[in-house]
Amino acid sequence: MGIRTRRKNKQEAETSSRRTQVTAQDLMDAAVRLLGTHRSVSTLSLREIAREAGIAPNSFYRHFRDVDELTVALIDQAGRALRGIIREARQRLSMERSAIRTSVEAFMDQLDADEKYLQVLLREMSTGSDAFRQAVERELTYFEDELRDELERMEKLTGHATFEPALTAKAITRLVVAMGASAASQSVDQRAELIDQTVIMIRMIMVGSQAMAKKA
Amino acid sequence: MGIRTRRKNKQEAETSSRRTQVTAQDLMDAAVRLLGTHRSVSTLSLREIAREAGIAPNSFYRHFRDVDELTVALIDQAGRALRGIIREARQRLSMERSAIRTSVEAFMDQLDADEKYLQVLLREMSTGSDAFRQAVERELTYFEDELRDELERMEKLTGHATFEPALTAKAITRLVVAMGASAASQSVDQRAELIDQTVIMIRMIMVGSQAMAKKA
DNA sequence: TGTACATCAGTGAACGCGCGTTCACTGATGTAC
DNA sequence: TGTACATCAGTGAACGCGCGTTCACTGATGTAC
Repeated sequence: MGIRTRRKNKQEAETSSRRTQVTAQDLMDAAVRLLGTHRSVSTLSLREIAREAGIAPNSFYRHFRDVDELTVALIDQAGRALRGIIREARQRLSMERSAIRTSVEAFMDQLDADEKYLQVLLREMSTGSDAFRQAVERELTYFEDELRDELERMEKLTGHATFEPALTAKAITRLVVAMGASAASQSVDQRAELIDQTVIMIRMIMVGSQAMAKKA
Repeated sequence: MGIRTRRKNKQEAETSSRRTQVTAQDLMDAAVRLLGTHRSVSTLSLREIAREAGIAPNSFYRHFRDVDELTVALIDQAGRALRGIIREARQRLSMERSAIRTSVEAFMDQLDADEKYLQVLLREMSTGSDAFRQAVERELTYFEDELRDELERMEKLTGHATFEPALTAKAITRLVVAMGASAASQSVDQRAELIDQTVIMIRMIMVGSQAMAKKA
């Protein structure tokens, strides 16, 4: 009992210090582990998270006021991951062809990343509290803005005009997110097909957008 | 106490019989009322639903084995509503122009219907149990199949070929659902703009699909 | 028409459980002298 | 270099609460005779 058995639920000792030092990040990781593929944060109990992290329930309060505060931190990380995808996509964009496929693959890869924050974001989008959903909406808007900038840049480079770039960016973003949510519960094989489908869908949107720009 | 006060939580007496007769449907309605715009079914307690319906907790078992069974029934109703939208859209389709707008409006109107089953479906899509998500996926597939049939019918009528009708139907369905989920939490004004956006997005997909059919 | 009876949607009390939160505490680490 | 002390991430025990579920029950309705 006591300090010795506290590590029971943890896979490894992570610091060389004598005391168990559980960080806020450790608690967030524990929460994500518990969420798995389809629970939403509101179904997690404080005691459950503490148990998974290997600390006593009341120790949770050293790091967060309550589970809601932890959730906000999770969404924040998800947004950062999302923006990382765009940034990475841009770099690859200038180097090779098939920017669409590369970007979609980057997005889907994030679903399997060690920290599954993207999945958290996808779920809180529909069931979170008002505050959570506003946070998610904000992150998606960032994503859309960056994509719109990218579309406008391409427009100048290639000469292909885009019809309503902001709307085109929004359509693509929402579609990718929807397909990502659907991919989250699938095997790698099924996901490969889903990526192919998503790439074609995006192409439809872009071709359509360019065709409508010519007519208008 | 007893039979007299049991109606406390119910807005109205609904049968002329002397006994309070709460139906399975009454329980489902109570659950939907409690869900509001953004709770998911898994956060509802049996006692909470019974309370809202105006019966004792144990009376719940007369109608459903547990809350999961009630949820399946809810998703079933949502699917029926979804298919109703398609059917209605088809009828209007033969009579007037702007089939896309009419269909999108019909879909969005369902969000506000007295029985908000569509909202339930949108939420269980991302956070429900495996069984729930399979049920939702099945309903969406029905929707996509009907839409694909419709696209193929239009193809013959108008002579405009569609590139990969099944994929086009899927893209449109997923996009509409995503926009609908986003619309669920918005005011009527905001929703009007969202409908406009959705209509243009669908047009992009269809124009793109037709353009790609010509090239292929 | 009356009486006896089966049905079955409802009842309240009770159970054990996991929950969030509060309390006074402990004891290793780092710092001041 | 040693000693005293503040800090603060951790502790276990306890609380009241709402939960799902089980129990033996009640009493209006509809039916058989």
